[in-house]
Amino acid sequence: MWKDEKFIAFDFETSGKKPEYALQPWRLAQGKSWATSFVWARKKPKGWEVHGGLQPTNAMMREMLQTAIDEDLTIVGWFTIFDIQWLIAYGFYDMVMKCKWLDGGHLWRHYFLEPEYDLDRSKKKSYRLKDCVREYLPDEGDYEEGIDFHADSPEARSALHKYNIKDVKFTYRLARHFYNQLEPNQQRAALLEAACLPMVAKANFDGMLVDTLVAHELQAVCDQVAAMKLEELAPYGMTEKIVRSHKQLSKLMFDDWGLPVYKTTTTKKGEVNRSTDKETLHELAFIDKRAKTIKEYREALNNKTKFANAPLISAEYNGDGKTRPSAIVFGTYSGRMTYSSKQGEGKEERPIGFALHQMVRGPAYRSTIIAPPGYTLVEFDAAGQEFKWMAVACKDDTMLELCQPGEDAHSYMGSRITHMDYQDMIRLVHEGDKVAKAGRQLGKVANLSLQYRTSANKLRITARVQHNIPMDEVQARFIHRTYQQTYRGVPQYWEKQIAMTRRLGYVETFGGRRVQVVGEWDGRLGWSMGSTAINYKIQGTGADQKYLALAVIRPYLVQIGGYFGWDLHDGLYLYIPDAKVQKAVVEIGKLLNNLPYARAWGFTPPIPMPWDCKVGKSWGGLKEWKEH
DNA sequence: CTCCCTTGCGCC
DNA sequence: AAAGGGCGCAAGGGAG
Repeated sequence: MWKDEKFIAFDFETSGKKPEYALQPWRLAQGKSWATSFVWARKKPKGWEVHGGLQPTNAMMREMLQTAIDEDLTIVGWFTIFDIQWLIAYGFYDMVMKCKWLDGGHLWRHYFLEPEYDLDRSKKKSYRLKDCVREYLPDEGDYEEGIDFHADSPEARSALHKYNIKDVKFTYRLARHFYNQLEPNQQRAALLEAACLPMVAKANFDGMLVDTLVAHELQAVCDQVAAMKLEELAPYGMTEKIVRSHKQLSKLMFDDWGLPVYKTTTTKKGEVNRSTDKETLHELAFIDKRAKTIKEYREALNNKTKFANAPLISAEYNGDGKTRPSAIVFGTYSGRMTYSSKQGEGKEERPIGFALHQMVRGPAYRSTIIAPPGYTLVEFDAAGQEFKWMAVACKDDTMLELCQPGEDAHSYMGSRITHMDYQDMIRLVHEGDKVAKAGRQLGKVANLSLQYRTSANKLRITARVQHNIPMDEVQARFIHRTYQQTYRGVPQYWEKQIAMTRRLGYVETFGGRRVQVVGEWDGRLGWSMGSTAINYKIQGTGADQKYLALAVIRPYLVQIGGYFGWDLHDGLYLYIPDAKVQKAVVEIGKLLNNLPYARAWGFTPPIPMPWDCKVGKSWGGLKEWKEH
């Protein structure tokens, strides 16, 4: 239970030379943004004790942090990462890392969480403090009405400060409410997750360094590829405008060129569109080579915008050569982080980062992101994460065995598909045998694609389009069947998981994180609900595992002066001081390979959960780290 | 002109 | 009858 003597709440109000700078704490150093009001408060038996003030001073902030450290208090905010960034901007990083933090908005999500199945309900639920007050404290009304965050008059400032105090009190009350509503294991999951808040705040604050030379070269390469592809297609009437528009492109391909329609989609309004997607172009390429060129042309244009232009534009906009994809903890209902490349909406949109979690694989694109001087980029990747958690969840003997050291699950699956001996395949793959390698590749695609309820047809499309493996319906059905016969526990898990979720009304991860799944199981959304029941346990546990990892390595990172850089679902990226890399890689590896699952979750996985490590100076230049 | 919808696509 | 899931972003096109 929540003890009032162990928690305080806080909040900043901010402004800047432009209104949007109020949301950009890194501009404090440029003199372009600043805090206008700061409040922290605690609840005493007799009533509120409120601290802080207008034009906040460092002394006010230090007082809060020192109090929290001395009295071992947890500091609560609402989307706290933003406010922690201001403390870091004012020079309090060291103290920030000594404190415990909690987030009211996240607690609300932990309490309330339900997935978004219904495509008609396109508006996502907003978890802003204002929305929460409206929902849970309706008597308070629209307390933000008439507040001007940027006005200078004494009246406006005084109103702002009063508003700031209200924000803090609401944050405190609502956080306490939701915390107390959570089951003990949910509380534990929420607290573990919260350990990452100051690390993520620091990452958002610092941003990522862009190698502008490499990024400019990448732009040139994209331009070159696009020009080459256009040159091939221009004689047939192609233009950049056409390839960027599926409507115009379908007209060109199907009406003018007379290519056969491969598949269609129907919009809500009942309009029929002839698809021009990647699958269509891949299949049409077998009868007309121009289809492949179109695919490559479109790719070059899209990738340039998102991954060559965006880092450069944001680094320029931010004013310090750093791009700032903005990490959102608990951004997905499964608990994974998401990243946003922009701040604001509509015409208020500011280009602060790029779509980090969509960044093209491979060095050409990823080399644009580099470690700051004096630091090395280190990646830890939870090896085979989803396969392993599925093995744990479904308890299939074969899968569990394949998770033991020295085994190779993809070769095993490949050997089943190609009727080869497992050990022979491992040996031949090791010797570089082409046939064996192709077999293993098939096994890998099967292992990765069929863990959830993918159809044989979907497997065929994935194999053909994503992996360029020729596969027909017969073969796809055979592999589909072979998978389910190899891992009999998997389809059994699907059924069991759905039955349990129907009974309980929620799904739980191994870490204690929950999502509600209620609705008409036999209705229109029944299939989606079943998929949530199946997938959430696996993906959500992956998220739990990563938050646990961050919580565990946090003290060590502080000790050696390293930082959390960013997250990519099953991968953690860290900045480590050059001189400490050799030792740190070993030490962090030890911590990660021995995470205290039992103590943290009350559950011990029956198989090892190893992490792979890569090291380098740029994201694109990471190399496997090997002990010597 | 802005806003919203649709299609398409990248990552895990 | 058939159906992996989770995201965020670019871009065109239509509505207002």
